[in-house]
Amino acid sequence: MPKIVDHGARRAELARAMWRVVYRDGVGAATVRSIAAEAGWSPSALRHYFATQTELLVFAMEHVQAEAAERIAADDRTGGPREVAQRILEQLLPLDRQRVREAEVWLLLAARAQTDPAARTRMADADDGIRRAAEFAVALLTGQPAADPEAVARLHALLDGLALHALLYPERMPPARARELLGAHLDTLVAS
Amino acid sequence: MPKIVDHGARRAELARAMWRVVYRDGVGAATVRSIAAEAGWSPSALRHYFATQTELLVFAMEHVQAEAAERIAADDRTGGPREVAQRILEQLLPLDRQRVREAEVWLLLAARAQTDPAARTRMADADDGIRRAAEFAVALLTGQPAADPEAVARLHALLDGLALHALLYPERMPPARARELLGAHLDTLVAS
DNA sequence: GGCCCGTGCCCAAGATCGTCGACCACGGCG
DNA sequence: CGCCGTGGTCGACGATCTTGGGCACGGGCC
Repeated sequence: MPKIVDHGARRAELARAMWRVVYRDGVGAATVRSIAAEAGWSPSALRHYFATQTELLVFAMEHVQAEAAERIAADDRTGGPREVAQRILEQLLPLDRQRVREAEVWLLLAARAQTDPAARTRMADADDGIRRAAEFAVALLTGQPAADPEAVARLHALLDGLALHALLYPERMPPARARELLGAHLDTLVAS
Repeated sequence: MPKIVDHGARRAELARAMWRVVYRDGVGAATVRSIAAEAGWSPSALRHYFATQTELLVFAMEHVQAEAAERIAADDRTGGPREVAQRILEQLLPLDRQRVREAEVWLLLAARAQTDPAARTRMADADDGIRRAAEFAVALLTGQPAADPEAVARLHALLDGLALHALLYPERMPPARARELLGAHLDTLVAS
């Protein structure tokens, strides 16, 4: 077996090239050809590591999700439950330019999930991660070991709704307003 | 000026053809060619009435938004504020197959709004309609003439989040659960 | 009644995209 | 040293939206 290439490393390299394109030119420029050019390969070379474009998008999203999970895990949990919960959940909102770009890819995958099973399963997995964060926050705020499923689901829907609004209508939902609304909702949880 | 054609009527006819395709085959089948075939025209004929595909999608979405507004206006407002608010807001959720299909188009336009200005302005207008409904519900439930903007924005985000979850994860967020979660949120509004 | 010309419509082509098949090069293994 | 599988490129295919050129029809004007 000649020309042994570390597929994992090559896939990560291609994912990095994709994010460079997305950060620079937006999600609309994330074509197979442009990403291949960014990475210095021919478009066909990508097929050795990602059979389809959706696979590349999915892999790249897994990477940023892992980063978000790492940011959350790295939180030092200082301050009251209210502050900790807010800091953690804010990691899941597109509050800066980079995370806006990432949310754009998230929205693209959401639209693609209508027809593409690979995108669908990936979205479901990301959904799990957000739900777990919401569970953690609800349990933390209410002081209960088992979070109320209804409160979790409502917080989860609010989070995705805020993310969607911040993405689609940034002038109506600037980062400060998204933070403020999230905080208001958390206040209702701690009060109950 | 020969061959006088009612452009408004022709546009409505094409929009109906698009919805037939979407209802039958899903949003993925809503190509210019398939819609033209459904309407019995050549793809080029569509350009006389819609310059781009996005224009057709936008026009078709305007139609279903007007229908939703009509359903809301036609509500007889019987029952307590809690029941009225729930009935009205449920009109904005994809709780049956037809509205799921419509929400699929909504999601497609949302993704397209990232790069297409026409889709962007259309989404902003639809956003206004939902916000007004949320305002109405909050004012009705709290008994205040002026709805608390923060409560409105939170309800608005929750609504779009529920719609997104019902669309992407129908097994996790079936219609009954979406109704239930909406109701739980409305309860918190009436209590305050 | 007959001729213009503008509207409506189609055909074909252009541009871009994702995907695929055929082909070449290299290099580890027998 | 030769085989063959892996890595890589090129070109093409099919689908898509969009566009330009051209044809036909028919209402308005003389």
